[in-house]
Amino acid sequence: MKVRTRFAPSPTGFMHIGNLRTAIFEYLLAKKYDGAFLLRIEDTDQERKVEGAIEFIYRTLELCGFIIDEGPMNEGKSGQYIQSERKDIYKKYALELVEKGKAYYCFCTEEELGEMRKKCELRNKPFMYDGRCSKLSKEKIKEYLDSGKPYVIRQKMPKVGETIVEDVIYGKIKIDNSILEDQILLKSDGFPTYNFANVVDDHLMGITHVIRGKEYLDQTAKYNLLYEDFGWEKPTYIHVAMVLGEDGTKLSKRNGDASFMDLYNQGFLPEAIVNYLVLLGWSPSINQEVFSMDELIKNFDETRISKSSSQYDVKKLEWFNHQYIKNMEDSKYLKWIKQYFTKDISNKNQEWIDKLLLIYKDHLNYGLEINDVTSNFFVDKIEIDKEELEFLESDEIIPKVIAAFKEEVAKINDWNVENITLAINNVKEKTGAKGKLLYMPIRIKASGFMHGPELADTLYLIGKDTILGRL
RNA sequence: GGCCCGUUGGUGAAGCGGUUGAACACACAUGCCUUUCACGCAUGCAUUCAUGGGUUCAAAUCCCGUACGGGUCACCA
Repeated sequence: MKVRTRFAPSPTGFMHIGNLRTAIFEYLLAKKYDGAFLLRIEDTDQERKVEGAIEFIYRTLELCGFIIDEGPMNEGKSGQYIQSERKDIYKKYALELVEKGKAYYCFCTEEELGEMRKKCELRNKPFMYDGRCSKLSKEKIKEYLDSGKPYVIRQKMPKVGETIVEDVIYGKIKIDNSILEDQILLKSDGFPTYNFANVVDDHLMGITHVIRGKEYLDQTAKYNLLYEDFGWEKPTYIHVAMVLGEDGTKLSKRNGDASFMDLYNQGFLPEAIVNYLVLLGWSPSINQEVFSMDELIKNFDETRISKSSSQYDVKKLEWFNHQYIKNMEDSKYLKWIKQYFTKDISNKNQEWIDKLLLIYKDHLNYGLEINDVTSNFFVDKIEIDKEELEFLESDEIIPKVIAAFKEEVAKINDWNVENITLAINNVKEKTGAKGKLLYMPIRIKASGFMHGPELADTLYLIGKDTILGRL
């Protein structure tokens, strides 16, 4: 049977890196077996829907280099891929279960349920629906239905025994049936619950492997029961542990934890993000870290996904990004970095800009960094910070170096890198300063920074007049 | 609270009972290179695998208990 996986986000307009990582696993698994990767939008909660979220999801997946074989914008044989458009389907299947005696109408109102909950709380017992509506007579049900009383459809759970969940990562898990509530399948607004829609759609869409967060592990018992009630074949389950934020706690929008778009907007390359994320909670059998998409597909092995959660670490992401930036073609790099370059360049020529951007290519961790790192190329006055000042005052030869350099620069007629190098050499001859004492004063006074690319290149781009002014 | 899952360094992790003196990578530190910093390169960084017991000639690796962490118990997904 052909492998089919699916990414099934709800359209909230936000995708944190944990979600993305699940999508990556799903994609790689499908492609590794030459199968199909589908996108399904789970918007059964009408209140949480966000406008434009579907386009956003498409854009994200496309940026990451995923090919969506079937989805809302390229529908395949499974019909619609947005759950709100499949409303009738769920009802049909829910009714089928009622017919089979595996589910029942429940007419209990929110208030009644609230009552029951309260009673349980008073006795310090966890609330669980007692299934009273399953005992309703046929006549009563008909009467309620005819009168238009709102209802939900609940799944009838076994009260005894246990249900086994089989998972690729966690093995066999036993769940005691007595803790399973008669869960709602169809809500009173006619929409299915997540759990129900998920099972129906996964079956109808021929999903063979379900990869999802570990938080669904316990719930899988309910899923299995549903599959059994329908007489459908269960998919292979692969539950993956969570991705934690940098502080070791759960990722959340609130904490400003990284979403894919945040990272992208900061100038992290999608390839680098994907590469980094795939190694969070998964490791290849070979000793390699930087992978192209094709290599990932080839090497992906779902059995090597780890059981424990892992912590997000920007530093390592930055390292990956740095690798990818360094390896870019110059022309591609220039095009890319200009998206993040926000300095006022109206009075600079294109060649100068390109040179400037290029000397920083091997130094960047992410795109937006280009602005900080080149800031002193765009100001008249540079600020010398404490550390730099301390250095400048650390040796009496330093003022002499600066003075000598000023003289040398003034003498240069043809402003180019060779002559600048020569000037530096002359300063060395004159003052006897060398190494750090020679270079650092010049770098600090001229560029305002202690670090940076090749000094002569940097000076060349700063320009003769500006340097003279700063000295 | 019941149930389920997890625990190798600051981080990602390899390891699947003996050839592991616990790979590799990030971070960090030091050194080399470049007459500077950075880039790059090299070296160092867990006497120990949460903890206590057990099985075994041999355990990070198997078993049990304890601690800690997380998840889950909705007309949310």
